[in-house]
Amino acid sequence: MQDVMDALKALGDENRVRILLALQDGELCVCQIIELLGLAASTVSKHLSILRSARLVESRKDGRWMYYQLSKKTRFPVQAQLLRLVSKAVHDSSQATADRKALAKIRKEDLEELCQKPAIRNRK
Amino acid sequence: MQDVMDALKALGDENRVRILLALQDGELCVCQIIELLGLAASTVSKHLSILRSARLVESRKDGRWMYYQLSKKTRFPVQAQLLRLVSKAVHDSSQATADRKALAKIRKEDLEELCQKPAIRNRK
DNA sequence: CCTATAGTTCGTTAGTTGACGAAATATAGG
DNA sequence: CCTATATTTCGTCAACTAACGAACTATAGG
Repeated sequence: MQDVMDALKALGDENRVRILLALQDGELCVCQIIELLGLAASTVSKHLSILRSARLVESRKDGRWMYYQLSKKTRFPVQAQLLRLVSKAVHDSSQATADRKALAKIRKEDLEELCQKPAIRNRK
Repeated sequence: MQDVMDALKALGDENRVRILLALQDGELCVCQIIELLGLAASTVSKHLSILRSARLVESRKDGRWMYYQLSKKTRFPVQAQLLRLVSKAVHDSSQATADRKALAKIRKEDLEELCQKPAIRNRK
């Protein structure tokens, strides 16, 4: 039961759900997620660690960057099914729609440039 | 998105999930739920109100007693699907198994007697 | 009416959570 | 090595949550 509860608790935060939705189109670097959510790096990192503990995402390191992706359906079927259901249910919400649009733009940007760009809240 | 988040937040508490699982076999009176969880009446009442706000349960009053049941699938399909998935995933857990056993006993007891029986924690 | 009972609401408290910035860690590239 | 950068860890704070008991509301049944 605990594994399911961990997943449910992880899904109980809107920012974490937004991260998961964003990852549905493929892996993202942490700085891309920071840009999407407009939160402090430390906050985003914490969310990602919660998602990883809940086995909803996996990560890989590549040089300076850390990439996160949804965990493999076959290894964690319950978590994957939960996400699929949630994803369907919120697909047409204004938040999900806006995020998809913002994300398309972010994915096109150069990673070097994007990472150096301070997140919205930190801009002066 | 808010309706889905409300349901996910409601599902993020183990006692609330236990209530929902218990209701899968049919409606229950509040005092039966109190007996199952062994929590204070006010705590259980609060959990039920959260589940109702999240549209996971519905209630009806009958005399002195208040009955709760799962909300109709047809009216709240997302909530129902979430619950079905969670239910399947935790079905064989020790907690779910123990609760089924305890509930079978509770359902057999006389409501008049059961309601007057103080919950475990309040017994002296 | 009056009392007992079922359930909800309220106020309080301890523990958790999400946010931040600062400090620590790790890597790339001079 | 040294520096810049990407991410995580740590410490802190305000807000939220789950728990409780006490007070309140509503109903059943004398």
